[in-house]
Amino acid sequence: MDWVTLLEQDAVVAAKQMLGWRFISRIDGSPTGGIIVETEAYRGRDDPAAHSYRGITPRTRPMFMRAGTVYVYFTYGMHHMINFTTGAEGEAEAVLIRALEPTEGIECMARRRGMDNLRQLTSGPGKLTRALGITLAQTGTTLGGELDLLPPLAAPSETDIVTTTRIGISEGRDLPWRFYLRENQFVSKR
DNA sequence: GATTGGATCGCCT
DNA sequence: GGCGATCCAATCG
Repeated sequence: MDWVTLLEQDAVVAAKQMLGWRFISRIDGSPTGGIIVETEAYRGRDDPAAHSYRGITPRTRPMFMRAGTVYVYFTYGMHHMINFTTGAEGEAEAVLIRALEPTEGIECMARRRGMDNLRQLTSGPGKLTRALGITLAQTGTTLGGELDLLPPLAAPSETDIVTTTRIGISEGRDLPWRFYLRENQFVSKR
């Protein structure tokens, strides 16, 4: 399966199936990245927690573009968050990448993070964007270039996947749209 | 034009 | 477990 097929699905389906895929950045030359171990789905019209819920704005425009578009936003005055648009164009759904298991360019990521504890390198949405060099410069771009998504080397089994509620939101807090790999040391929070 | 609060993290206690 | 950092974008007047 390629990322187009993965991401043209509903955000909830894509978020779950994205576990095990590898996310690679080539920003500033040397590749950095790892295995996706935690995701959250954000839908458009029926999800009050989604940035696209209240319609199109200059910030949220990438969410309304075709599947595989990168949506980056800045929050808490210091953190970048990265999402990939899913579903049909205009549905404005996306998957937030919340944690990676580091595999590629670990030294480079440690340098960007200013620390070398492997477990803390990319175990959170703000941490991983910093480790991979992602900023608002990447919002609106398409996968397959500087940022890329590669199929799993070994797909996780159904029993390895934990389904739970999303973190840090108020409206829509009961929806079971967060997914992570059971027992994985790089998940942001159990 | 000003205000307000956010899909967080790391350090301090 | 609590809080400060730090700034953008949405909302309101």
